[in-house]
Amino acid sequence: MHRRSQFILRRHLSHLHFHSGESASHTFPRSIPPPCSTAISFRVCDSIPPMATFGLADYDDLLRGCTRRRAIKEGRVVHAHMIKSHFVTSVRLANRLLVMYVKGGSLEDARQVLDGMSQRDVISWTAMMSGYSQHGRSFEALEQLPRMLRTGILPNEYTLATVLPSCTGHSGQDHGRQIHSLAVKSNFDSHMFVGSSLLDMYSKVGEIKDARRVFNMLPHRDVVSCTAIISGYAQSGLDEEALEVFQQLQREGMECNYVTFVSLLTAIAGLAALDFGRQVHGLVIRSELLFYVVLDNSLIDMYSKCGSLKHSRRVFDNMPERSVISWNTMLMGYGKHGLGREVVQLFKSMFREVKPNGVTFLAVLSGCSHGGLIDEGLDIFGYMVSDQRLKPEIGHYGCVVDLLGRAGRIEEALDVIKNMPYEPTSALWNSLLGACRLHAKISIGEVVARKLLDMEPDNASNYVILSNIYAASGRWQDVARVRESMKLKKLTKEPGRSSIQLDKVMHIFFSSDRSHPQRKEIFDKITEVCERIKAAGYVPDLSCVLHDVDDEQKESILLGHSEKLAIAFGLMGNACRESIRITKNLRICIDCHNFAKYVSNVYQMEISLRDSSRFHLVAGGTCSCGDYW
DNA sequence: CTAGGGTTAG
Repeated sequence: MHRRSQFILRRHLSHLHFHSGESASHTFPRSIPPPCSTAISFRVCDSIPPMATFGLADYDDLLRGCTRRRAIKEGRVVHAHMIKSHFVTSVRLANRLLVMYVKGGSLEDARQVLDGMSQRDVISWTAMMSGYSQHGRSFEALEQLPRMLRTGILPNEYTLATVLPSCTGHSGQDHGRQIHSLAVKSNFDSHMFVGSSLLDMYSKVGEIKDARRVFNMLPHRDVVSCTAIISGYAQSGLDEEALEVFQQLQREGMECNYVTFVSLLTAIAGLAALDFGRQVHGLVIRSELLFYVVLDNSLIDMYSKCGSLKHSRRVFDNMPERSVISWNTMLMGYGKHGLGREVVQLFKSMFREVKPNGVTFLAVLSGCSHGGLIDEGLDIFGYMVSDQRLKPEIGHYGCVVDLLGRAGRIEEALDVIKNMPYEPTSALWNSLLGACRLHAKISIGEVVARKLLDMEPDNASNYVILSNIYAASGRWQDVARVRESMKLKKLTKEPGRSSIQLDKVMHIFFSSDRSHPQRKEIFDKITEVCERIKAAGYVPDLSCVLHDVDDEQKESILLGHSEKLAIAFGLMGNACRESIRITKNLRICIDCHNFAKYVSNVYQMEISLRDSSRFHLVAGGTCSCGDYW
């Protein structure tokens, strides 16, 4: 009897078809069949013989199938049938329903099931938390925990691993620590899943040391916890540490999967460690993993951030399948290298494969701006708004301001800022300021710089800029005033840091660094370089120094900039290099940019310099950025 | 029936 009834219900369900216009399909992984259309109502149940009796096992079986296939519409039919036949469910079956709705993506239905339950167990609560958490509703996910505790139910390892990812944002750390103590009390803190969630929680709230402590305390380590600590370091910007942990774990015979490689590649991209990146790529190939779009995307990004667009493109071209992120990553790579034509060309060809999104336009617009394609960029912005019907975000307006500013159309840029539906950010004012500097718009520049100073009174570089503007118009009293107020605030800039990889070794220099073992030779080299390029016309731009010291000291401060140390180091030795690659954590200063251009000419050396905003490919006395960055 | 790590942009 049961078998038969089950068959009948199944047969009915198999008649439900999916309407091709249904939009819900994209929220489901491709391997799972799409859900039934909303056009199907519960009337289907009417055609099930009303006398058909289903047992607990039948419903259980049906619901399990619906959950696995994420077939929420079918699940609703089963649910309605249960109600119609006044079936009294057990907690276990109600949990099945709950999970079916959670996995199917309908929190409202899940909530209703939960509210209708006369008895709940730890699984019911945990399933609900999981639902909120997967929908990014962290607050509600967390809220369930004390409510559950008040009913006398204790969390298990599943519960803790489920709520921990919801400890984000401002109070995330407090909540996370409370849950940590709860985990200690209930002896779940050394559980593998709870441990890696705790580890991840600490790294995401910026407490990487605590994350490491949790990692060290784990009785066993597996791929996930190892990946979590590597990813934690990478996301905290501690790229060297990420690499170090990977190498150590590798020696201990750690198992790797594609997520491990993705996290590792993020760190390598941050360091611009091309040699190491190639080794890891080799490792990936040798490990004969299946194809993962995410992994190839990371490889594309790694190569482009390491300055090798050729390799990025090779990975991109060989992918059997690409996502919008693959395209965006490639576009971003071309953009950061100043290759505007390639950006536009690639953008035009992406439509046959994927639909562009907001990030795509960010990449294309900034690519046009860096590549000097002003009209193309403005056209594409118009296309984005009118044809693609995408609502521009503040970043898109920032790109437009950049485009107009670069073209010297400062007033139009100001109009855009005035009319956009967002409050301008400091980044936006900064880009306008760059334009004012380039086109010598002193009076607007002053207004903008003051605004910036109001918004970020603790950012040292804003004082530098304002003082430079005053200096350019000979207003020395104002210059003195700005310097005075800066001195009073005792502001410090983030130390400049440049690295250069030579013969597979990464050399790191801080500004005015005297710690390198070859500091004497480096200093001598800089002095020599300086003399030679001065003879070719180089004049140090002393306005880049803010300290109130005499000109001689200013020049010596300028010569201590980390990128100059790295360039000098790259010119040392007998090796006949034709090119060097340098990476800097901040934006390159005007004087160092100029210095690099002279060096490239006098020493016939190509310098590829990645700063915090883009690549500068300096050769033959000119730079690919066209002096706008 | 409930659980952990991941890619572009800022």
